[in-house]
Amino acid sequence: MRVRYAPSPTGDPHVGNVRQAIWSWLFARHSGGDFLIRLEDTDQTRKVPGSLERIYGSLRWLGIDWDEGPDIGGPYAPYVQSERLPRYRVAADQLLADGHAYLCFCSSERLAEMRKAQQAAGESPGYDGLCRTLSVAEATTRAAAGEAHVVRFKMRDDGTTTLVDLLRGEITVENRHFDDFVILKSDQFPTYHLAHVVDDYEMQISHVTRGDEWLPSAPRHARIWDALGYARPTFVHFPVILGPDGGKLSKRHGAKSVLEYADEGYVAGAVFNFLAILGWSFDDKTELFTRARLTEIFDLADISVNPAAFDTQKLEWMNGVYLRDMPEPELTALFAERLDRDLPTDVARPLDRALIAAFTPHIRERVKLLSEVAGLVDFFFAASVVTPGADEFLSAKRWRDDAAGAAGSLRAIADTIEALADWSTAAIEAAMRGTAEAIDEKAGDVFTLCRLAVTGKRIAPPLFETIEIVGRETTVSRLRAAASALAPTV
RNA sequence: GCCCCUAUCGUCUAGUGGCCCAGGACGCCACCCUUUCAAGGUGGAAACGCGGGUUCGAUUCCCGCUGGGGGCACCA
Repeated sequence: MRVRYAPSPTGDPHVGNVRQAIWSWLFARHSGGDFLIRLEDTDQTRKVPGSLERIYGSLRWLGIDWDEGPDIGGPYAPYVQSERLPRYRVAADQLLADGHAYLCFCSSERLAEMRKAQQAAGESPGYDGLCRTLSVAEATTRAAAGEAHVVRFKMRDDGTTTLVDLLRGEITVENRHFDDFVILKSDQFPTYHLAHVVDDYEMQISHVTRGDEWLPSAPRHARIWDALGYARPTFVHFPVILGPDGGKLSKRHGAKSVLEYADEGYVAGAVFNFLAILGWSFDDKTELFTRARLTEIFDLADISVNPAAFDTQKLEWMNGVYLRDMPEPELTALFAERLDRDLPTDVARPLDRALIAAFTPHIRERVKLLSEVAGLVDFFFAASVVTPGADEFLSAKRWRDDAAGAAGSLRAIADTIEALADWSTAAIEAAMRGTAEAIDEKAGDVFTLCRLAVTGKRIAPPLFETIEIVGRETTVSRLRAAASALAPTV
């Protein structure tokens, strides 16, 4: 088995594209076959600088490796189409010599007018075959004289073309629905149609995997393989991915590149897992798989052919699962790296690694995205928290009309904490509960005030653990500061 | 307009003629746990697009319609 991922350098690969790479890679690795990268850059006008590096980066991030490619070469080098021009020329000449193709001198102006007329008449657009009637002698003469021309493949006739797609079975179409399409452009570059056939053949690709959008033109490719005398490969057309709304995947709705997902705090394992099972399933219940496991069980035949909508919520859930299941040291490292990036600059660097390790177990199941971490734990780092306004403290029913009572409770807890002998989560909890009882308040009501005072947040990691990590001194001062803000006089 | 692909809960899917008054997951709702929020546990609502066939019997096979997606470039 030899499979290739053949991106065009037109920007960052989006998720649909990447899923194709994942499936192709999984298929190759499953069968012990080769996986290679080939750059399809025959359109000189659409090149985007840096694309190739971004493509490599996306693949590497996901843990996809390749056996041959532009960067590492291989037995069929070069792996960049713009460096393989002579090969396409040879193939085109062979097609010309065998009568499967002809030179076309029609100008783009004539082509445009023709199309316009066809559409006005309600006909389907397509080349009318004018130059097909030219004698070989005349065509050769005009070309030799330097007249601009393209090479067209003789596709249109009375017959039918049948091909087999691995996922859909046999597909037969009538050739009259096709026109004679261009295989070699006037700039001497091949079109995709010719280039990929020549390359996939020469590179011994066994399974031509690609997006669904190629299905309608697959008959063209089948005809070229035949005309060139090549044995056809197995065609596999992958479904597209739809946006969350079921419409086309667009930049608006998360048609993001995987690199952007990395940026937002998704981990590679989750993204790989999610994309692998989007439109593919192993059985009726399993959804969480490691890369290794997927490699073992992946089968192209289990892909469902209808387009799947990208479910961001499920991806988030899965990312949370990956984060929770990760070994703690690894998670701590991830948090540290992320916090270094996200925490405000006034927090001194390097960040206290021991501190991060201390709170990691308490926030790991509260985080779905790495990008959420900073907002959850910033108070551990700040010298003083931004104390919420009084209305924040008094929003609970118990304290609504009792700022003095709230301040008093805070002071009582501060006194308790200050005098606490044993500094442990259990001791802190016991003492705080005892204090609440002693001042005849409900524990929950008091804890809410403390949470606000110590973390500055309504939603935070568990209180007692948090206090233990924040430390006695800081806790007490934050408690007293909040109390003073609520009721200046004792 | 023409051509191709496709059709199970809101979403991703299992299902390959009877096991299905359709199973799992995300999401949603309720309850439990609980110092907040999560996580976790339990339970619940939620689907075979429509019409014809074929068959003793169709979610499963065939046809049509409708819906969805894609394609009709000297782009890939």
